[in-house]
This record gives sequence, structure tokens and C-alpha cells, in this order.
Amino acid sequence: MIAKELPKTYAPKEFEDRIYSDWCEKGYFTPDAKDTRPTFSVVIPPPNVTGQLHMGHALDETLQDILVRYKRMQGFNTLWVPGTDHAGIATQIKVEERLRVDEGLSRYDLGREKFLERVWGWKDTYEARIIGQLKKLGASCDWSRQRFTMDEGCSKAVREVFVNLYNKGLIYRGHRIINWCPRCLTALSDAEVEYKDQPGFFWHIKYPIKREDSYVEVATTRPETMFGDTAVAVNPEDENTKHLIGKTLILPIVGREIPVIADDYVEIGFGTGCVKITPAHDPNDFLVGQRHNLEQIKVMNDDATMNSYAGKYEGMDRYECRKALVADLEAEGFLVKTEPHDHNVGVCYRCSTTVEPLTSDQWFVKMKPLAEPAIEAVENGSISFIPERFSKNYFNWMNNILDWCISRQLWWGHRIPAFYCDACGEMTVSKEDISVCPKCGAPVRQDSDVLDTWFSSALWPFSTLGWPEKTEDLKKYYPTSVLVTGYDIITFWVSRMIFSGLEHMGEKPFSTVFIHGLVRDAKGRKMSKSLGNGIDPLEIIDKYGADALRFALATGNSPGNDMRFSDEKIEAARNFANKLWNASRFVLMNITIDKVELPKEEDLALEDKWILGKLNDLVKEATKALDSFEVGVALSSIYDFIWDIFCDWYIEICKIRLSDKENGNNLVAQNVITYVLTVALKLLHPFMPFITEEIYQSLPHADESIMISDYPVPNDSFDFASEREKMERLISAIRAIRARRNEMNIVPSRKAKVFIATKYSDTFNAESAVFFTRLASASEVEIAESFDSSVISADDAVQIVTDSASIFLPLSDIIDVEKEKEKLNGELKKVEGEIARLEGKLSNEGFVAKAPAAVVEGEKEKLAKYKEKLEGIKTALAKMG
RNA sequence: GGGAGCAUAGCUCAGUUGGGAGAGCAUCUGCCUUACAAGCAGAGGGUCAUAGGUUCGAGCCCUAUUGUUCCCACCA
Repeated sequence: MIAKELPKTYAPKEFEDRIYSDWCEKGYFTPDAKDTRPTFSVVIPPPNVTGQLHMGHALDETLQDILVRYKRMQGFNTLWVPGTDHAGIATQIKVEERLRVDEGLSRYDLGREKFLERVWGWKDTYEARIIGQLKKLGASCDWSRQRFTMDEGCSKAVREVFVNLYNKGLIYRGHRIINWCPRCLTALSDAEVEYKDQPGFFWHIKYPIKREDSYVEVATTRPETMFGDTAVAVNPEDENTKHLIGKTLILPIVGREIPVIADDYVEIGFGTGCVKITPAHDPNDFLVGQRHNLEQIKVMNDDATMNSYAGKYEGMDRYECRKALVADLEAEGFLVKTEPHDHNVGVCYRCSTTVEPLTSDQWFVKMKPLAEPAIEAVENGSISFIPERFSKNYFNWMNNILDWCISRQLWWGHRIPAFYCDACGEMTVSKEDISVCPKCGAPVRQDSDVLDTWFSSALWPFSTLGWPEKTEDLKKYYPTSVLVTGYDIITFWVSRMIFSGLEHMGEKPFSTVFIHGLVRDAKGRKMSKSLGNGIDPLEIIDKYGADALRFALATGNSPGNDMRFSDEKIEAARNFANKLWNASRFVLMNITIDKVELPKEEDLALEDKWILGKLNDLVKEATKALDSFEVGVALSSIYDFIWDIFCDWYIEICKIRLSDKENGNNLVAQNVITYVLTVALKLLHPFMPFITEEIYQSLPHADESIMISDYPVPNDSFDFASEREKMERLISAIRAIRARRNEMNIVPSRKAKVFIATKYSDTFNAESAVFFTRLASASEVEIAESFDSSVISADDAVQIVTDSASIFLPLSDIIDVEKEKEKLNGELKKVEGEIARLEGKLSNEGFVAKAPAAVVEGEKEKLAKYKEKLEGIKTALAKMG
């Protein structure tokens, strides 16, 4: 392949889409299940079809793509399964909202079937949009295996699981207290309820004691539930209330009689010591009610209006009723006092309506038996969290798990496969749809509820691979390698996938859970619609390119921690891409080779060996970091190498040979610089796939695409320790000269002769002298072991001392001897301080005896260098008198 | 109430087996040096929240404190 020119400016729009479709066409994303190499598989956390991707998704997908591309280049049989989630309640709300705004209709106006058609239409639109965004981002998903949680296969898996769990007795239908959203008209699982602090009141109410002229005082935040009270409880150990146990109370307004019971649930010393018990409207009261066999009286309708138990308040909304009731209680003298009281109220996580705990018939999954093996799998290290601390979240949730309410009174979702026969009263749970009762042959009707959306997400790692069929994919790619997701859905999703995988596959769904944080805005706020501070990934890609977006998300991001996204960050990312682009252009402008061949060792220049050594270090670092999921660390070392090492030093030094076509070493330089750039591109490819491919295709290259080329492996023949040491000496001398010239405000255009006095003639010699003319504004360079005063007069030369050389710049016209002396004395002091510190350390027996030998050796070397520098400074000062 | 994270340069953040703290941005100085001004060469700037402890040695490990963020549970 022959090198071709790159356009002058970095314009990602010109090539990103083209490259992506090229990859797709070539089928690079689609692995073969028959391929016998070790596998690496990932399933995407399926984005909800509620809308489009946001920055959080962009981060999630970027991290996955980095891992996937890395492993693919390393030769793994790599599969990344894409797909989307139907997101039951969330999507239904969106569509209902659209329907209401656009047509003024509710879902009931359309009816179930017509409404679902609308939702499918919505799904098609948004799924396509999401997939388009994933492609823009460069995600190397296998589109031939794309899935949806409600597609045929996934639905089959859901049925299979439901029936199996039911047959094992792990799914049951029960009359329980659940969280009810009066707006969405559905049950919510505990995890779907959020708590918000709201100001409220404690109303202290008198409950008269039957046939006595006294009363019991109870306090409540929800007086309207009073109609459902079936007892008042006191703690059996409470001396203040003991005498009340067994007495009968008259419920004010209602007039119904209720008993005083004893239960530990009541906390001694809190409030009045007497608690009204409303089993049908409070989870704790529900449990108390079960213990004492109390009647459950439901006083509200599903939409949170009061029912007939509320008597004259029937039909009122719960809050209207509360207001009216409190007024009546006060009027009739039952109200003792009203205390302001802030309390946490549960609200629906989708619509923020205050949830009402209600009793109703719902389907549940019995969790304890499922949780045990799931806890064990993480405890014994079979599944590990990164960072490890998130396993604590997981254990906390799993150890305290309650049965999972899986039925939702929605239309959008997997319909519960239970069929009722009204004729014989039989219920049949079936994997296949049935229309008649297997027992009596009468027609059956299917349960109208659907399953919690997480029920199908929980099966994602194996339902997407074809389960319950025994497919080749399933055999090959399950369990998956790593799951990449945010900490916010560990309990919702990760934990449920773990117990589901263990239960249904008999094997964990993945080995590693790689957790990342949230993407926040520049001010650290959560991005949200209501704040309007969300940043659209597509807009960023449009303006800066997908590579820049990926870089901005991956760099400086450490596992599990939130990050901020800002203009500065994305600009820095774009600047880096631009830098790489231009460095590559430089290389292309200077090479004539059409194939890269690394020259023989004896032909390599000092700087070649130095950069090959540095490159080898980088390969090791990047590999190590990526293997431990330190994506940010890996990327920053690649960034440093490309910018600081390759561009700022190697390219500059290479110009010496490259600009001189007659130079016999020109070809050596061409090969080395192209080789180093190519390796760097490969290392960067998982992070910035487009630009690396575009450049790779322009350079002489061996593989059809960089994404299927081999990931670099360390090569210890590139160590070249002594050359690296020499190069470091030269660099520090060049830096010292530049710094001094800068301090003295000497413009680069003013060249000066450089005298170098050094004992390192193997480092500072005719060959390296050109570095100084090139990089340190030297007009000419003279090197000797020392210079006598006839050559250099201390009075008119700037003296610079490094640990390996004393450098003189004869600049008599601008020199200020006193300042020079001051400068040198300052350095002298600093160096002496360092020497004292190191000598102290090295004379510390504890340090020498206990510190690792390499550390002690390192300190000794440092001391030797400082001593050399000290000698140089002393000599310089002596010269100045 | 239980648990976890964070606190490092003016700002945003890295710092992974404990060996004299780094980056990006910002600031200051000087440069159009033929890849790049989206750039180059320099400079300044930090009691690594506080107090103890372990260690020859602590930003890193332990204890306590302060501030801050989050998760879980939810008290009528």
C-alpha cells in the first residue's frame, strides 16, 4: 500500500460515516460462532426506546466499544450484541402523552389493540434513531444480531422463564400491599418508588375509649386513611399504654369499634405511643394486621379518590378528603393539635405522583431462593465488580430482598401468560397461548396485566443469544465476559440478571461488572430534561467528531466515579485529534516508502532506540491498564506518548534526517517514524477508531483495516537502556538552554554558539551536536571535556549546569554577571539541599536495610547526579571569581 | 437509622501493589521555528480537608473529626 496525502485540516465529518459503513460492509463486527479462538462477548445495556441517546449512553457505549475493539485486535472471537428495551411504563407514558397532546385522546379511547399499534410505531421510530446514534458513535456492534426485549425470541424466553418459575413455585399470585401509582394506575415495585422530602403535618386525633370518658391520642400524617383503621396498637412493654391493651375504641366520625392491640412494631417513646393501624394502606400496618388477623379495609379507588367506606367523603380526591376530614374532626373536638412535620413521601419514579400503598392482587417472584446463589456467586469471586466497592451495594440489596412484584397494570409489555376460566374457575399458566380451558374446555381469558419491564431485561444476556433454543451462539458466547453499566441500575438490573442467569442457565451471565459513573454537566449537575442542561451527543459529534467525543468521555474518567462534561474537555479532545492528524500529515509528507520495515539494530540512531524503548513502555502500560479496566489511565499514557514524546521530541529530531534526502539514514528515519506512528495508532484505535483508521489507510499498511490488525505486544529487544539514558541527558541539556534563554528574553531568532563541557563524550558529540542547533537555537556547537579561560570568559558567558554537562552561551552584550552569580548561587543552594536530603536518607539504616534494593539504588543514582551538578556549579562560580 | 463515595494547583480531575506530587483549562513571558496558532518554547502556582497512629518512609494503610455527595431503609 502506498502512502497517500491527507487533507490539510482535520475534518472528521469527511470520513467518519464513510469508514463506519466500510467496516459494516466488510463484516468486521460480525463474528463466527464456529471460530475456535477464545471468546470475548458483551451484551449492550439496551437503551430504552423512550427517546434518544444521552451522554450517559454515549459514555456506556464508548467504554464498551473500547473494550470490544481492544479484545478484537488481540485476537479474541469478539461479539457485541446490540439491542433496545421496550421500557414498559416509561414508553407507555410517552405515547400516552403524545396522544393526549396531539389528539386529545387517552389510551382508553383507542382501546388496547389500537393503542399498542401506536406504541409499536413509536418503538420503530425511536429504535431506528438510537441505532443510528450508536453507529455515529462508532460502536462496533454486530448488527446482524440486533435484538429487542419484545421481539419474538425474547418474548419466548420471558414465557419460558415465567412458566418455569411458576412450576417451581417461585412465582405466585398474592393479595399483598403494593405501591400504587394513582396516575399510571399500576403497581410499582419497591425499586420504582422514589422518596422526596415534603412538608406535611402530624394530626393528633382523639379516639374515644368505649364506655369510658377518656380517649387515646394517635398521630397521623394521612388522616384520610382513618376510615380503614382496624385497630390501634401499643407496645406491650410500654408502661404508659399497657392499661389500654384489650380495650375498645370508637373511631371518630365513622363510629366503628376497633380494638387496642399490643405489637412490638410500636416504638416506645415515639409520638403518643399509640399507632392507628390501617392494614390496607400502609406496608407496616399490613404486617401488623397479618399478625393479628385484622380486617383489611380499602378506602380508596385506584385513582386515589375515596370509596364508600369514607362515607360522606366518597368520591373526593384523597387530599380533598383530608382537608374536609380534618376540618370536621376539629369542629367535633376530636382534633388535639396539628404539628408541622416534614416527611418522606414515596413518589412514582416516572410521573412523580405520590404513590398510595394499597392492597391488591398481584404477581410476585419469591426472591429468597433466587438470591442465595446470586449472593454466593459474588462472594466467591465468580462474578466481580469493578470497582470492588459496588459489591457492597449489591450485597446490601440482595441480603434484604423482598419478594418482587412483577405485574403491572399496563398495556405495553409482555402479557402475563396466565389464563382464567370463568366457567370452572381454573387458572392455567402456559408457554403457548391457549383459548380454551384444558380442564373444562370453556373459553379462557388471559390475565390483562403485563410484566415489569425488568423481567425481560433480566434475561438479556441469554435471551439475546437465542435461549431457550440451544443455539450455537449461546454455547459459544455465554457466559458473557463483561457487563458495562452505571451504578444507578445495579439493583434494578445487574442483580436480576445474576440470579436469572444462575437460575435458568445454571451459569453466571458475566464474569465482570464494570461500573461507571454518571455524566454531569459542567457545573456538576445531573443532566436532565427539566433542567434543560442535557447535551446531545449527536450535536457534539456534528461539531467535533465522534472520536473527540469518545476521547472526552474516556479520558480522566475513573471507574465508578461521576464525571463532568464541558466545552473545555471536548475542545481539548478535538485538539488532540488535530495534533495527531497533523503529525501524521508530517510523516506522510516525508516518506517515500511503500512498506514499513524496521531497520536492523545497528542502523538505528540514538533517537530511534530511545523512542522504541518509550514505545515499548507504552505498550506495556496501555495493555496493563486496559486489562484492569483502567480506560482513562490507558488513554492518558497514549496521549502523553503521542503529544509529548512523539510530536514534541521525536518528530523534531527526525526532521534532521528526514529533511535531508541525501542523508544515508533518511530511509532509516522514514521506517522508524512510520513504524512508531503505526503502533501508536493501533494503541489509540479502540479509543478513537475513525481518525486512526483514516490515517492508517493513508500510511503504508499491512492489514486491510486497523481494526482487524494485531494489537501491539511488548518487545523487550527494544529496551536500549544506555541509549535512553543518553537521550535523557541531551533532553535535559536542551531544556536547560531553552529555559535560560527564555528567562533572559532571548528571541529564538538570535542564535548563539554553545560550548559544552562534559565527560560524557559518548552522549555529547558531533552526532548529537545538531540537536542543539535544531532544538536549542545554537549557531554552532563546541564540545570538550573542559574549556580554558582563553576560550570562554566567565564574564561574558551565560553558564548553565546540568547533571551531565556545563554549558556556556557567549552572550556578552546582555549578560549581567551579578545576576548570573545570584542565579548560580540559588541553584547551588537547591542542589546542596537535595544532596543533604539524599545523604540523610541513605545514611538511615532503616531505609537502607528495609527499602527495596531498586529504590535504594535509585536514590544513590540521584545523589551521584546531584553531586556532579554540584561540582559543575562550584566550578562555574569559581570562574566568575 | 444503615452503608458508600468524594475532599490534591485558580477551575475540572488523574495519581492501583507506600519510595519526594501530575494533566487539561486558566494565568504570565517569548515565538507565525517550512505538520499543527485547534500550535511551539518557557514560567509561576499545592502543609495532597483536620488531628492522631502504623512505617526507615504516607496523597496512598489504620483511627477519629469536619465538610460534601450519593445509595438503602423508612417511624406512625
